[in-house]
Amino acid sequence: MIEIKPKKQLEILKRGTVEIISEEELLAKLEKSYQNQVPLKIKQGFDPTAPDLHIGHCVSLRKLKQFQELGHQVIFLIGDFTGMIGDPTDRDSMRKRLTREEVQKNAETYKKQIFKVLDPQKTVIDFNSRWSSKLTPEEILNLTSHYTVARMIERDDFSNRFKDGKPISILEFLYPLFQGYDSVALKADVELGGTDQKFNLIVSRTIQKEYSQEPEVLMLMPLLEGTDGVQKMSKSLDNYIGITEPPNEIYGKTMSISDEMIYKYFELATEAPEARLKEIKKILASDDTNPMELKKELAWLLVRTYHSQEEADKAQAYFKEVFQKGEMPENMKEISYPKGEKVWIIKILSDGDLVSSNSEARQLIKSGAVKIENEKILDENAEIPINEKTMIKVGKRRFLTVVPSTD
RNA sequence: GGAGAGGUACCCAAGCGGUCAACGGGGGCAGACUGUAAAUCUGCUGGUGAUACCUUCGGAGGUUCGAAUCCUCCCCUCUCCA
Repeated sequence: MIEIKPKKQLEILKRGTVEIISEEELLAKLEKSYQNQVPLKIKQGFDPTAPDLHIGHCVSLRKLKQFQELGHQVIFLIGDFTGMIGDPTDRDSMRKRLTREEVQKNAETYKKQIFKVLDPQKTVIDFNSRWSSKLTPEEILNLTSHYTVARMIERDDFSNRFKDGKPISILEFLYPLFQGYDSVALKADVELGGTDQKFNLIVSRTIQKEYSQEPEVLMLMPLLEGTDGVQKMSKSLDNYIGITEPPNEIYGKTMSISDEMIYKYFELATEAPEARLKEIKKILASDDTNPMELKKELAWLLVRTYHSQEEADKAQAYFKEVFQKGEMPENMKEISYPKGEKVWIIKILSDGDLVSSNSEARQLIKSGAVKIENEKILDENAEIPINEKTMIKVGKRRFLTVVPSTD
């Protein structure tokens, strides 16, 4: 049931988008759907290899959610076929082919995660291999005939790589084409994507036209920079805040973002109402308040969204205690050795998984990063007597408790 | 098909017979300063219970007391010509 007037829908949907191609077309589609009471088909494609969703993904997921609330149909498309090609938008040009089981497994992981945001009742999960892998060579030839090389290399990353003398495989040209074909196969009305997907998405429209379909409307969503504040949030850059991460991680990672990012995170990653956003902008512009206070609010909100209010309170308390007061956390990883023994410090660190190699442990000790019961250890040959519960800290955030075992 | 250039650590990029576990930059980690912010300064950034040893410079062989560096074959990339 689509109850809200098209114009009002448009107003809601517009919010937070960077660009809509085109707004008139979207309004027309909304009007048609309202008149006939036929929901629009909203599509967004996702990489089959990265089932770790982060709050950057959620920017567009929340837009999808809005569509659902307005009564439209959302298709969460897992690009298991296009994944074999590899999106040229990403650095790594080629991907390994996933097995059916792996794809299935990743899809299950996706399901668990996306329903933290989306409504399971109103979400269709589909795989593009369902139609793409059934295309005959003739059909593929046909598909490739609808786009030219000149238009393909208009694309920034292609033209840059071309200029720099870097390789571009023909295969990569196929990515946008097959992604476009997804829209044909699904008869999509609207497609969502990050601004980095603009080129791919525009190709979809062209392809749909070539297949005599009304082109889909594109909604480009802003990209959220990662915790480094520079590059877009992504798992491979390890600058992401995953929505399934433990509360303390979400809270802590949020606290490490730079001041410049605070507003954007509020805007894109939280449900903060317009009025609050305005206030935040004001506060950040003045010198009265320490921006850290706002970051705490942000971190708390994020934990509440992906966990619960209770967890958010706990994470906040933990943060205050451990990082602001410098106390040891309550529940830390434990490792035990027989009572009375002496254990080499480096062995403890590596047994406790605090370091990835003994060499790393040595370096950390040399640089003064290792503390036992708040005493700096500088001797890399130190033997630690195991007598009582002992706290070990490496850097700011790595903790370990050594406990004597009695047996 | 022909001619040339090139493949070095997470990325970029020096090195072109020993002093090279490999200059420099970026990134990352750690220390100081802080607000687990930014900026700045400093150290580290293959592995090993370690003044030594082991594995690394596209791959496989070879020359040499000794190779990232020289030779042979192979693989890959780029540019120009056809």
